[in-house]
Amino acid sequence: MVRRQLNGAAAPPDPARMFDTVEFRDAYRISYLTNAIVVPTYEAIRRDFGIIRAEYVLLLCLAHFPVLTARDVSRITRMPRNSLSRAVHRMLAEGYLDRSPDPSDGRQARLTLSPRGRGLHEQIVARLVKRQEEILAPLNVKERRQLDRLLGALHE
Amino acid sequence: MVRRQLNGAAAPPDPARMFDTVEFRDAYRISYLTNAIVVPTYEAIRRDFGIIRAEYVLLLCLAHFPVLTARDVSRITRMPRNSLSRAVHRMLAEGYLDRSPDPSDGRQARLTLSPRGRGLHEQIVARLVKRQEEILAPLNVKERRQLDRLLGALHE
DNA sequence: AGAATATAGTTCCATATGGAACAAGACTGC
DNA sequence: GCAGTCTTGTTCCATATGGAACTATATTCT
Repeated sequence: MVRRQLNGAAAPPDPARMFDTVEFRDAYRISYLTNAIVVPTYEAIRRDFGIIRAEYVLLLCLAHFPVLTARDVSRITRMPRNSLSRAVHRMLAEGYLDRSPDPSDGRQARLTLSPRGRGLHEQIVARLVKRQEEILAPLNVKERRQLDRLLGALHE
Repeated sequence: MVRRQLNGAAAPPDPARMFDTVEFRDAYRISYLTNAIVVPTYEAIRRDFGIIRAEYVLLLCLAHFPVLTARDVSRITRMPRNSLSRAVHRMLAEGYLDRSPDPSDGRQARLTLSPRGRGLHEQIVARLVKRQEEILAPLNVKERRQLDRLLGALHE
């Protein structure tokens, strides 16, 4: 079974070669990591757990801060308010969330995870920890510390 | 001007604290970098140059490989074929692209950048190089080499 | 050669996404 | 106290996105 060249005139494009010639290699690498790893991971979560990105983001934030408003989550994650509004309603309907009006401010509502939501979060975390392990597999312990430090520095 | 606490009972959520407690910190950091940097950059390109992600991806690939088929671009970037089909048509209509049927295979078409497309690419590259410079500003030269090496290793 | 299979590109459709406008509640300064 | 302004959460809408089916061409196998 002969593998044809991908196009007649030029050499078959080796995706890796992009990294050698692109003018903003590190940004391109981060973007590539995203498309190759982060996006498919969101996709897998959607497929296996039935929640979309905004819902997952909500879950993650509430698992780390016991009580938040939708606006808080928006600020933490930079996700638009309307996407989070939808997410809150769907998570409420699924029983992953509890919501109670803030007595001191009639506009906002205090959100917390229900036990069911906490269970879902634990499942997803297990999945993501495993996925991160696969991603970082090429690095040894010292290199992982370096990467962690460098990524941390990028957040200022 | 007093800044109110973001919610009544708990401490105001410090987004950075997520990095301390999340169970998959590095994956989260990469994802966060994406949402905070890569996505807004795509957004700025869309706003300022009027092209969307698939179109930008097409432009970038063709700037680095002189002639490709749409399928090649799909393989390089892992972007679905139909998104690229749309992108090709819009870039053709805008005059950024040339397309000629492959004489040896009636199914595929050979794509190349027009001079206009090359000009657009140069503008966008200048923008992205500047943006990367801002992103990497917190790192010194040695740290940048380290980061580059580590990100490279992650691609196996 | 002809049937079965594979591939490139396209179209159709369902859904995710975010901007903008809006309503209700809260704050500001006079 | 109240007019003007700001903030939260919501709805409406336009668009980006990708899965799946489809057409036309190419390849493989007998």
